[in-house]
Amino acid sequence: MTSGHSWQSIQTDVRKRIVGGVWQPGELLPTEEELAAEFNCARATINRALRGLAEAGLLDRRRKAGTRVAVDPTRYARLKINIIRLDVERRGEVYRHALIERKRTTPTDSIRTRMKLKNETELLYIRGLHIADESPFIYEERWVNVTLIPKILEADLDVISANEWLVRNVQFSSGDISFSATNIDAIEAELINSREGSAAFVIDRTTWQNEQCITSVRMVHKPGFRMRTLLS
Amino acid sequence: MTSGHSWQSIQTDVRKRIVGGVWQPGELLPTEEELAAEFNCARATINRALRGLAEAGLLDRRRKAGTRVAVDPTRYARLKINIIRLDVERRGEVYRHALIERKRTTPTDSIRTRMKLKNETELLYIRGLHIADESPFIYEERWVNVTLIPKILEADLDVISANEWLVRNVQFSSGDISFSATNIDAIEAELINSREGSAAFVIDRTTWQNEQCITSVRMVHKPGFRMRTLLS
DNA sequence: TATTGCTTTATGTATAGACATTATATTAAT
DNA sequence: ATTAATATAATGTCTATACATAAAGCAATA
Repeated sequence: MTSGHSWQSIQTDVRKRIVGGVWQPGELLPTEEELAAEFNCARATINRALRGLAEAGLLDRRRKAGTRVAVDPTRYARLKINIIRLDVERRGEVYRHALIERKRTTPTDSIRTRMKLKNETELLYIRGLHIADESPFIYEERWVNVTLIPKILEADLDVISANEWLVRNVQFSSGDISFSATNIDAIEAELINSREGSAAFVIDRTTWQNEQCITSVRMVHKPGFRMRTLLS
Repeated sequence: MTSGHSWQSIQTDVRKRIVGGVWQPGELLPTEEELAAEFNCARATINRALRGLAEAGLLDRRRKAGTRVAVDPTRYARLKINIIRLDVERRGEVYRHALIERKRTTPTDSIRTRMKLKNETELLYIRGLHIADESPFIYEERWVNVTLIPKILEADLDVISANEWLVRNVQFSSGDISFSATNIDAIEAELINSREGSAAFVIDRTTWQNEQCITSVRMVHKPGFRMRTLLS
């Protein structure tokens, strides 16, 4: 029997009490058992509701110590990282990918370090453009570990972008991503149709399969690009 | 009785099967009941394990249709947004905040639009610097809705940054955040001790309490700044 | 051919009860 | 007074069971 209280409605209710100041930052909440009595539901339902709020950073929960409103409410921004083509098409634009260069070579020291490669492994080096409505908006430089992913050598990267080929064909176990800003150089400027020195948004991403690096990519966005998301 | 299988170990196991290609993208997984039999646990435990993977974007789950490995494995980057002082102090540096300007004034049209203000509401306008080890690294421009948050007029923003005061004193219900890159102007350059035209990482953030805007802030980071996180 | 409605099935949620885990609080021993 | 052992209390997890819900598939209908 539901007794009219789902864990979601309880979560919303508790959230309102926090936002509304009924429970102040640092304040101890009633125990799960007490809340279960108040909302007339099982303790597990309360647990489900509070767990989400703790994951979102609104609550601090500790065994024995209880649940309290977070004093430094850490918020999280959740950025959706998906295939670039899908982002473009969702905006109603036509996506196209252009391969600029594709060669097998040994990487620079900084790349070798970042990818944690021991020996002088040969990698696949790819430079390409992501184009929306015939206007290039991302310049991409990528290194792919062909020892680990030999199949990519057979892929026609003129047709499908390396980005998409990898996402579809290789599952990764972990990755790290970083965001920064850079003044674009003359070559990049010409490729993405901008002025040299303009500030560009850059995403650096390295993905791993267990302990082995699959790929490392640097994506230089056309000046004016903005990445948005909702907070918590 | 645990029978040696926690939901976490099951989740890890399933994740390995996905990453390892045992279950291919698009492939249908066994039902929860079947997995419960395989792992010798209750269905609820399987549900708990798979739910997390679905939230992470690795699985698609639909009632009646079942659970399948995501075809377009959308990954999420989770960025932790907390008080700037804490970030600095965690790096072992000394944090300081400096107030540059503080006045009550009516905002520009673009700010009024962004904050969804109807009339000619007077706001609090604050300009400040975040300083680590005596080196300024963020320039901040902020608009605060004093009609909604009158208490901030009593705060000594020389001592505590508006950032921290707001986080501590005002709970918000929602917010949006965006990241971009900009060429800094001469004024900003001097404040954060950089060269005019350098590419800076910018965070724009607007927070809301229900339908009313609390504050809107633009944070210009010193060139070289990089925001990192792990993927999924 | 389309539409409507029924049945089935897999996931979603709720419950009560048990035990696990981990800090805190208390007590005993040194 | 400090330290070590023990009790206690709150959240964390697991189980078994039941019912809710959404969507797929099928059948009956117009």
